[in-house]
Amino acid sequence: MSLVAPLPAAVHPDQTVHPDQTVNGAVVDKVRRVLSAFGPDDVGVSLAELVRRTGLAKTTVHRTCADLMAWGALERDTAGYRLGLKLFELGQLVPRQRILREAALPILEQLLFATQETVHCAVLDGHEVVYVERLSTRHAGSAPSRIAGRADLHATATGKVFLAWTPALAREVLSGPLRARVPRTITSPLVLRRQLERVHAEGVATEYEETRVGYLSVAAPVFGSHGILVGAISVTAGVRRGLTDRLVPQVKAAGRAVTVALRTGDGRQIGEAGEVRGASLRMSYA
Amino acid sequence: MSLVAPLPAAVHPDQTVHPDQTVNGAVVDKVRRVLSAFGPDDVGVSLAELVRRTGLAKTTVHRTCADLMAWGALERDTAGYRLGLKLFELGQLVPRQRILREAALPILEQLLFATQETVHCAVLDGHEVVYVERLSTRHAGSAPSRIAGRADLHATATGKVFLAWTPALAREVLSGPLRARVPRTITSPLVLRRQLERVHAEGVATEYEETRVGYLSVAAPVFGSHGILVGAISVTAGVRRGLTDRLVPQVKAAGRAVTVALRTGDGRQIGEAGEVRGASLRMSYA
DNA sequence: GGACCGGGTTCCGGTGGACGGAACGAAACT
DNA sequence: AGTTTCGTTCCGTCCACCGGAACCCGGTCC
Repeated sequence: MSLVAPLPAAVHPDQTVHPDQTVNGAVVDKVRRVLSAFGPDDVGVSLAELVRRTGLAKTTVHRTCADLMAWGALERDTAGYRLGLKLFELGQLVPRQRILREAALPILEQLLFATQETVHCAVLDGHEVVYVERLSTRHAGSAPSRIAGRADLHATATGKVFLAWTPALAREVLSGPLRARVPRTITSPLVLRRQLERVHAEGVATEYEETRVGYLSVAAPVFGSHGILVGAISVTAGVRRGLTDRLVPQVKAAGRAVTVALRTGDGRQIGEAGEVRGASLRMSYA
Repeated sequence: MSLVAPLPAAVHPDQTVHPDQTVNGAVVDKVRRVLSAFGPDDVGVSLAELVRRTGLAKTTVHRTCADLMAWGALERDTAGYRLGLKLFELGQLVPRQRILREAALPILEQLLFATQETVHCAVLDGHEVVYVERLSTRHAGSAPSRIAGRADLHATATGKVFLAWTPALAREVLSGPLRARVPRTITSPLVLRRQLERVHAEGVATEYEETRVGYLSVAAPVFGSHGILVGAISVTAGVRRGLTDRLVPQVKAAGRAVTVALRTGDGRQIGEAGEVRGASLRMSYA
């Protein structure tokens, strides 16, 4: 049986239905469909709208929503249904994001302060990166990514990190089609493969207008207690001369700092390279 | 009929048992039980352990977990089951937390920088506050609260805010028992009621060693676009002479700033009172 | 006014799938 | 070797999910 997700499943459609084939238990599949019907900008969704989005019978949606409300996974007011706080609480318990986030946050804040650009940390899920945290100054502007958003592996600096340190994954992705999001996105498996070798050798990945026109980013790996890759951190900024070269050492150092913080169970991490020190965050820069 | 848990059995080794009610759909209830069986520190839970915590039949848990894994709500490795990234993604979409958090974050960062103490923002759920965000300097230390943690209304400054602006809620809580978490927690309905009137009049709530010995906090309300209370922000710090008086104006101003930010659809908010300005966060303090 | 429409809710009979006891394979102790 | 614990599969019973139909309520159009 394939444990690989069948398909991203087209979330938050405006009109489309999920013709997804369900290998699930019938009932949890209905729960999944209902919850997945909510998009990032929905604040109140009517029952009828949910019926449309899920493709389920009206009665079924009605009953399922009632059950979910009794649990707190769904809430309701005059505007319609919305996702409930219980889901937020559950989401905060998810180990993959929690562990990385807790260890990375102080260092990300320093990185933000030092670079004044948008910083991320992300984990791998399937064939995509999922952004776990995102900090930015107000004027850094035009967010390329939501906080729990997803992005392609081959078109982001963060994604290249995962590819470079996970040969099996790289094999899979390289054998598939590399969709071009923007003109400069790398679509050649050969070019990408060579670049991944460099990334692995140099300990840092870069991307120049390959994700979004006018922006570049630099990413570094974060390793867990057993030396396995658990995530990546990155800085994204508008393109400027020599900016990548300036960012590379900072991001590399920050990545190492997070790795150390993970080992020492969060808490006080001493910047091994010196550029980024983990004492009292921005105090040292004042 | 009575399949509603003959006996929930013991849950959570260290934590309390689910005080669960619910005449849910049978299956949704099982999903709920399984997911709720994970605690804040669990990283890998075995099937047998889940059986123990949920009180469900082994086969049922096995099947339910398989369904949840196919969805991504659960993951698994050699260590056992853990909550999956899909739940994190869902949780980030929850409107109540997302809207407040996005508007409050920049102001919370300024508040953190200005006070160098732990700052929170929180929303109301049932008869408890739920912390939506928490920022702190490293040395502020000893976190009194997790990021999605819950706390009593009558024993926290944040909670007093919700009570002071929600008469119906105050009536309910005041008519019930006021559990004393620490010696100074207010347990007298009369004392609390008078205090809530002052809170409402002054636009700010305080708490002095009523939540945790050695700590005080100050909280201010945040109002949504229709003038309804949507959340609160607060600062928590170790007790010091005159600290409360210093914090009060800052927290009040920050609360107003978040309210304004909510109205103007996040983005650029101009501190109406002047103390807290929302330009480029810490730049102005450098 | 009446007809119509689109949302939300309740009712109820048929049936598909959830349920869980039992048995099996595989490790980890003793 | 025996014993315990964990994970998995199988299968007959039966019940709770399913969804069509009908109903209620507010709008809107003619």
